[in-house]
Amino acid sequence: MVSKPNCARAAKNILMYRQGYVCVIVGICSIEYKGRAASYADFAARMLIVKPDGTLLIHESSKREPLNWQPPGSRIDAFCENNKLIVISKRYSPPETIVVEFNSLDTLILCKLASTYLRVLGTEEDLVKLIISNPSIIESGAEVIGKDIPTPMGKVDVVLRAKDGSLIVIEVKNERAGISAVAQLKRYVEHYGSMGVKVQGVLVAPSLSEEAKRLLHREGFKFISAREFSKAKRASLDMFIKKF
Amino acid sequence: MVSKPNCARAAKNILMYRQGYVCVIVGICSIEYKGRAASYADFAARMLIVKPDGTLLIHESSKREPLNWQPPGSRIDAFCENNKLIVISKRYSPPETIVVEFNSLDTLILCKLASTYLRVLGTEEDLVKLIISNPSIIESGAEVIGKDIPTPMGKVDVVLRAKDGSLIVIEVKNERAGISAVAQLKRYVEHYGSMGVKVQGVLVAPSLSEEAKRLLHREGFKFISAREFSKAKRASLDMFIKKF
DNA sequence: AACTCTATGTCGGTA
DNA sequence: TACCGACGTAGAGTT
Repeated sequence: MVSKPNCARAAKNILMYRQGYVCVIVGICSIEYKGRAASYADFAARMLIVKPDGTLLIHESSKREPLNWQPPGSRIDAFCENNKLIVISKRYSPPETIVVEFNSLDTLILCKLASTYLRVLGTEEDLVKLIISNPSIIESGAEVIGKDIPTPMGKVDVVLRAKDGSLIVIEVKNERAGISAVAQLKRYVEHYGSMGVKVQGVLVAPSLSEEAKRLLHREGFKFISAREFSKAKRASLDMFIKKF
Repeated sequence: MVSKPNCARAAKNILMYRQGYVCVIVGICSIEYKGRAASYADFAARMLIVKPDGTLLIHESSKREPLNWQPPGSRIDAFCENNKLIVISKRYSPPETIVVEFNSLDTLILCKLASTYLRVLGTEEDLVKLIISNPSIIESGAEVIGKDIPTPMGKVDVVLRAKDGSLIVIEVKNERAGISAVAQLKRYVEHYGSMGVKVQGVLVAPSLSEEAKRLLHREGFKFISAREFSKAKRASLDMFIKKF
């Protein structure tokens, strides 16, 4: 939705942030900020953005960073005074205030935007694929034997063979791993161990609970942070290159 | 300037960033990013901002941070393909690419914004403390006489004694100084001058109105930019003094 | 809530 | 260009 710049309407539209709307205003404004630091910016053409979560951004014509801002959770008020639009954003802990005064309005947008803030970087399946496609991440020179290999205790996520012939049994989690994950890994390792093979246990997860860490250490298993993989993913991702 | 969403026009308007325009597009888009990391965001309502310096921002309805972005200096291309708007931003060192594909356009803004990126840090009290703790910033070898010194005209923010025995009267503002600030300084200077002492006037402020600048010059006072001044914490010194 | 660590950090400085 | 430090860092995860 786009509308003509009108002080009263602008104020009303800004307050619509409470109903889930994003409001954008382009106009000439001054900005006063006090809080962790303090600043004043004289009247000039700028763009103000108000988001439903209380975020306030003021952008100029350069830089990635806003000239001034207020983080999510701030409380915003907007009203007309002498036919000027005043926008005030307050935040507590730490106490911070921004006062924006528009003496001229140019453009006004009111819209609803997505709120995914979703970053697709790696499901458990992605991690498994990544290990399969490049087992050297786990151990240099290792070869893939297979994934989702059934055993009496359940399916082993990945099994590799190390250069020295020993097996590497890998349990993959895409959430913080607890002792159950380590116990599961332990069962797999013991299963293969009982067949008279030398076996290493590796747990891949974003993080590890304290108990899991202790158990892992006691069993002599290895932990690899899933974060390391998303880094490696950069190198192996070549899916979307387009012409310029 | 606001216009109806039209694929060809949108592409053309985005490219206006090379002529100093900021372009904002609200619509439904997908985003592919590959560079230092990698991500894909499925089609959803978002806001894209392109700045004259090559900055590209994609915002959703929450968070201060953009969902995806490209820093200043990136090269942006925009065109229509199958009636869909494609925006591509490339950057070298490090190599990074963003591909945004709009399958629906909602709003389009083209505007010119200020490029001050002025940041004034420090409260007035901070500035005073800074001067007190290191008066040499104002003049090499100067000594502190006191702060908030009462006079018949009001309290003088800081008074120093220069090496040659003359007084240095300092007026500190943490906002753009107008003639009133200079006039106040003038009164203080005249007050001490009437006591038969040699007096210098110094104004510390983030900026100065044109009239204030002229008056300051006429009176032979010094102006120190508060912005430059805050840098003095680690750098030195007299170079920051500007005389008009 | 406080603390720690990461980030496509960004940005400004200097060598 | 690369390295170094500061930032109103923001934001996520852990204690």
